[in-house]
Amino acid sequence: MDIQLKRGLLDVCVLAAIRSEDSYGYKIIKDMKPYIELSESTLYTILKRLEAANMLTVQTAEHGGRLRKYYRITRAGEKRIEEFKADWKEILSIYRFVTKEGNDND
Amino acid sequence: MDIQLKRGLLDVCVLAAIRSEDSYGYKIIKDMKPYIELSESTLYTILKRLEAANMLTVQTAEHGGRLRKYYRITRAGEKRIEEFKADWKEILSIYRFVTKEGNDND
DNA sequence: TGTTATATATCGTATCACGAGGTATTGTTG
DNA sequence: CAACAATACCTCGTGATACGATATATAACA
Repeated sequence: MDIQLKRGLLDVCVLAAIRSEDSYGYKIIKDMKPYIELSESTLYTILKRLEAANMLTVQTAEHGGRLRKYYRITRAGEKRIEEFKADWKEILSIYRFVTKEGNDND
Repeated sequence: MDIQLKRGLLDVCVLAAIRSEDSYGYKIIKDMKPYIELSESTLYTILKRLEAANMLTVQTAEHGGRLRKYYRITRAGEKRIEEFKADWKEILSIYRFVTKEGNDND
């Protein structure tokens, strides 16, 4: 997928990945993989950004001797998803504009 | 609309705006306005980029004493639109991922 | 004269995905 | 044990890019 297109989808995808259940970095990447791929450096950058924007909270937990940082979505994060849904109407309008067989003079 | 989301749509929107008929900067902005808004500085940056990528060609013409640069889409530009259509399938998949498991109606 | 519309262009800034690289532990295999 | 993969986190530099601010110039109009 076009990298610029990804930019507008990644944040909201990460939020969706932790929406139903708290999750951690490594797992988020795996869960998102069928839909959209991203590198670790990208994901951790996004998580930091979303935390700074209060769209998720984090708590560290130990699991099998390894450290895990569990992320939980906040109300602001859920609102971000709602905003994406609102944007979706515009995206559909743009899609129709781009895909319509332009011939008539409008 | 979210600015990051715009990033992935603007290029292809500009191409769509000149697809059916050659057009120029000022008119492109107006034609796109119902679907997506962009500033002049953004548009001219995009036109330069698309020209450098051979997705459009340009020819200058005078109109009522004022200079106009008419842009015409190339085969590469049309291919770019086709690539967007291909990306669309992934976008839909992501949309479903983001909006699913919301038991609440909306 | 002054203002708005038309029409193009450049520059600096902020944002952001990603590759490259780093740290550390657990599990597995020869 | 040694070697390596998998798990799990993090930082830094770079390139891409939307946009506000700014500049230039003509036409239309009050």
